[in-house]
Amino acid sequence: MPERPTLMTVAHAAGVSRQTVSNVLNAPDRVQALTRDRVQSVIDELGYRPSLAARQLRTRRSRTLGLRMEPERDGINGTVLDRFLHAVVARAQESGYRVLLYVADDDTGETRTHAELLDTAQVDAFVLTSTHHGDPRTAWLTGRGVAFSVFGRPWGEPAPVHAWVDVDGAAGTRAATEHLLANGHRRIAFVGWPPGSGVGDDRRAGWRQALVAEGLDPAAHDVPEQRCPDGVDAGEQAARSLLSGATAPTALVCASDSLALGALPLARAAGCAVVGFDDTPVAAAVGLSSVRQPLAEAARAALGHVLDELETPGRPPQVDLLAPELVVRASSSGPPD
Amino acid sequence: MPERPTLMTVAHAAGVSRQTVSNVLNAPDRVQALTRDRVQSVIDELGYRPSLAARQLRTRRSRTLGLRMEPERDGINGTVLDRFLHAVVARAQESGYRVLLYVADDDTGETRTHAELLDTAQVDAFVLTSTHHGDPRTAWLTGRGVAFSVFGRPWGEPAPVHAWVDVDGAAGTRAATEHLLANGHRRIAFVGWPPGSGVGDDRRAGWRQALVAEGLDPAAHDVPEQRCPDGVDAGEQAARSLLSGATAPTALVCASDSLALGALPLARAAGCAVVGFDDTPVAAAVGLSSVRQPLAEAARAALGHVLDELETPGRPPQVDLLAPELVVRASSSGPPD
DNA sequence: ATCCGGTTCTTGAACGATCCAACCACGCAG
DNA sequence: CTGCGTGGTTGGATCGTTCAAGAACCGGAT
Repeated sequence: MPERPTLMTVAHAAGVSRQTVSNVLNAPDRVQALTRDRVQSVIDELGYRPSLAARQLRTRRSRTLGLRMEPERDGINGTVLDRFLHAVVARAQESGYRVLLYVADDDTGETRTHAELLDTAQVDAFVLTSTHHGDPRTAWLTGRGVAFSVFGRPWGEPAPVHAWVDVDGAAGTRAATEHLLANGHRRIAFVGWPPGSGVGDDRRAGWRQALVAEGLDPAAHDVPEQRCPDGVDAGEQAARSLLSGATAPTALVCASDSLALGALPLARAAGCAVVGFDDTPVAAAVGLSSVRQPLAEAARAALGHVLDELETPGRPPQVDLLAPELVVRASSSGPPD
Repeated sequence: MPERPTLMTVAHAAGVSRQTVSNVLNAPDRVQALTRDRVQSVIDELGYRPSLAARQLRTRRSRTLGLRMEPERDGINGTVLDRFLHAVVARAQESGYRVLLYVADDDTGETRTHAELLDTAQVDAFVLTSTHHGDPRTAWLTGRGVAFSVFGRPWGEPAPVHAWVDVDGAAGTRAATEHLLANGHRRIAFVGWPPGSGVGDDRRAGWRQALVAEGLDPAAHDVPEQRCPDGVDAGEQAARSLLSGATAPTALVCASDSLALGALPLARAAGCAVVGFDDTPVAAAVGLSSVRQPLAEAARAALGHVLDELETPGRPPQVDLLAPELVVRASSSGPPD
């Protein structure tokens, strides 16, 4: 079992000093081409790799990002964050960064973990998810001058200033609604979450916009909506309530795949079209039309923000709003009965 | 912005030497109670936290575990690994360990990443998932003397010797089959994967055992089976094929929720019971009976193996085989038609 | 011969923790 | 009074890297 080579080992074998070897790796232009090649070949031969611990101790940079694993919720919409996580890890790896995970029960716990990870110098920056009104985490990080980007817009007034990337939910539900209108539907209901959640209100807005643009009045009685907590059961109840009326809708736009999945059996039986949101694997499995978020692009953007900020601190925070894509499947491909 | 306190800062403020402060943290029994309390209060007051980079440089321990993020497959069964990942992170955090993620396209790529993570001293150990016949990863790690545990049995002959934890798949399908037998079913078919996958063969074995124990002959024509690749579409085709026969089965035991989900619509229409495997969120959403894997316990076990091995190297590898639990839902609660 | 600006490389000193051996005071037996 | 073991504490060395400053070299102008 050979000893792990260090800078000194390489330096000695190549007949140069430590620092020169270090320069070959970190500032190649400071070393003569001839020397550089010689050192490099010794590095390759010995299989030398710099100790990140030592480097980190000196530079105070760990080339590691912190990311929170959310407690799984209903497990359907939860897959969105898992796919985002996967994309972030892949992107980070391409740029020579690693991703360190942690779990936290709430915002306070997460901030406590942030403090610990920073104090012990384990991470350089964070990628946050699932922001909400009055989110205390972003303020804390901004106050400490930590680089971070958020997957999710800063909701609330005045909007906190920081880097973020988000998907235009309103554009998604608007596209879904326009697609249903194009298929001949006129009574298109919305199944969403109670008012107050930024994401939910945003998705509802897109549905309204499309109806108004078509000259329909969402406030009128013939274009109803249901607001309920997220979940499959809630979706089923909402569908039951909507479809039982005399002037039942012929199509449902849902704020999530969970809601849509719950509504689907009843809607199918009634010949009512359904569109979900998030394009989770389940949607593909059961033939549910859904709005797909470009998660790989979102990960790329968030990572870009963070790495740029680390490289040139103090630059104005970047923001990105990405367009989602409607995926049409059997659940919404026909005209109204 | 105050400077981060170090051991020296604390030592000076408490009127003792560096080493005493270090002992308070790492070997409290070597320090007089009075001194210990005084130092501890200074630590709390200054908010001191040891630099992990420095500690790691000296001790060659990072208190970090490596874990691979699998490329998402069909996204239904994929949630199993995500839930396992979450449980591992939570458990590790309780023990003062962190989890570092990486992605790899194949076994070779993963081994390359293992080498890099070890050479740069970023992780102490690994938790692997999804072992298969002739897996090269475990042999490599064993050869380098690296601590690791695997979620999944070592398949193949002779079985590689290392720590692992797995869920008894045969027990799961056996329980599912017995449950169907108890409900009066006699023609119970199996929908599984092609022979050769350890996990798939194991799950099939449980189904056979239960039938044989009841005096039924799985080889006879009236108890058929279908072997097909995993996926929702494949499940639907398998169900179509099975249910079209003259002596169609009254119940299906499936090797995965994906297969079960595909089979479910046709089976429902034919009054045929269905049981899936993995108890993914989708199963709960659509009322599909399924076999639940105790993922939190599996994570706890895998972590226990790894931490024990790190603490006392050379101990014989531990193994755990956990019992799954059948979750009965609407898809299998009735007697045969 | 002397000086000089510029490149190329080397040397000493950190970074912040732990390991090691020496040190000290103390009580106790010879 | 001396010698000795012991629990508690101390300073020095060390892990492997990067930063800051200085040394060696070289061609050209004075």
